[in-house]
Amino acid sequence: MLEFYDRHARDLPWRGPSATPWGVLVSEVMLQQTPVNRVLPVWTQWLDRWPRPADLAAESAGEAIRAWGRLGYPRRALRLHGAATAITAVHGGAVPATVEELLQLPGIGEYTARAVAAFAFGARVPVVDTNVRRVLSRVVRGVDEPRASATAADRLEMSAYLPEDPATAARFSVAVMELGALRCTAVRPDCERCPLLGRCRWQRAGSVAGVAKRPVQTWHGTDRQVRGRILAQLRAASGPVTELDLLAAGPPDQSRRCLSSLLADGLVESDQPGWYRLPGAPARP
DNA sequence: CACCCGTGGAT
DNA sequence: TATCCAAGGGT
Repeated sequence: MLEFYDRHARDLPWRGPSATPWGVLVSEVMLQQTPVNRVLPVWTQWLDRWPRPADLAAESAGEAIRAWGRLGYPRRALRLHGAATAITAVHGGAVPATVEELLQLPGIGEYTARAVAAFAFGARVPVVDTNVRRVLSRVVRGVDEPRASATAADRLEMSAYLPEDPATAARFSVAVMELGALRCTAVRPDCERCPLLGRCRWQRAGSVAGVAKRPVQTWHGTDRQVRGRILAQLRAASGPVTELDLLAAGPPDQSRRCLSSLLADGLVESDQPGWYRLPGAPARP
């Protein structure tokens, strides 16, 4: 795995010695459910504008949401701003190094806490994401049916494979993730060029494709779509937007419901009755 | 555990 | 065109 990583890993800016813990943390949050190629330009601009947590904490949350662009799941931007604020207030501006402390930050869960601890600080902790789950399922269990979400059992299983040296263990973890991203992919895996081909239980079992996953929520007409339209309007506007404009995002009842939920989530604020803006944005002249 | 939360490219 | 999928987290 280490040789595979040395020879085939992608050259990503948040990897390597020049990346700061803050840069690693930002990358991990952006990469939650979002492809690498879409994250790359936003990550670069983000770190250029806010090179330290305190730089982001000094801005309004609305600026973070606007800079988030079209990465999706904009609550991540709000939470990343919250994490920067907590890092500044509680940790003196330095990203904490332990899983326990990282888990206290908003938007940092079981996966991201370990990813930051391992990749930014060289901690010897198991890092289990969707790629690792898929590799474990196929190579170790011999079936194409990864568990729906990472469990403590998955982390315990990965712990058994971690090299003793912490820095090497971290490199092993990112190597498994890279294998899942480049070879052991969900669709059309490239088994012919997989370094684990000779020891893969799934391969020996005939590479039987897993059963269809549970149906995903339909997209057209959902609240997520309408919320996305409302937020897109607010991102594009330099100042407040009228309720009338925002409610054009969908059917009246649904639009009102979505606007309310966005307010409840803290992604939108009401400037004055009938006017809305991203949180903390400059008031309407 | 079930459900919700965006976006856009690939097939 | 419809479906799947991409380094999950919070409630």
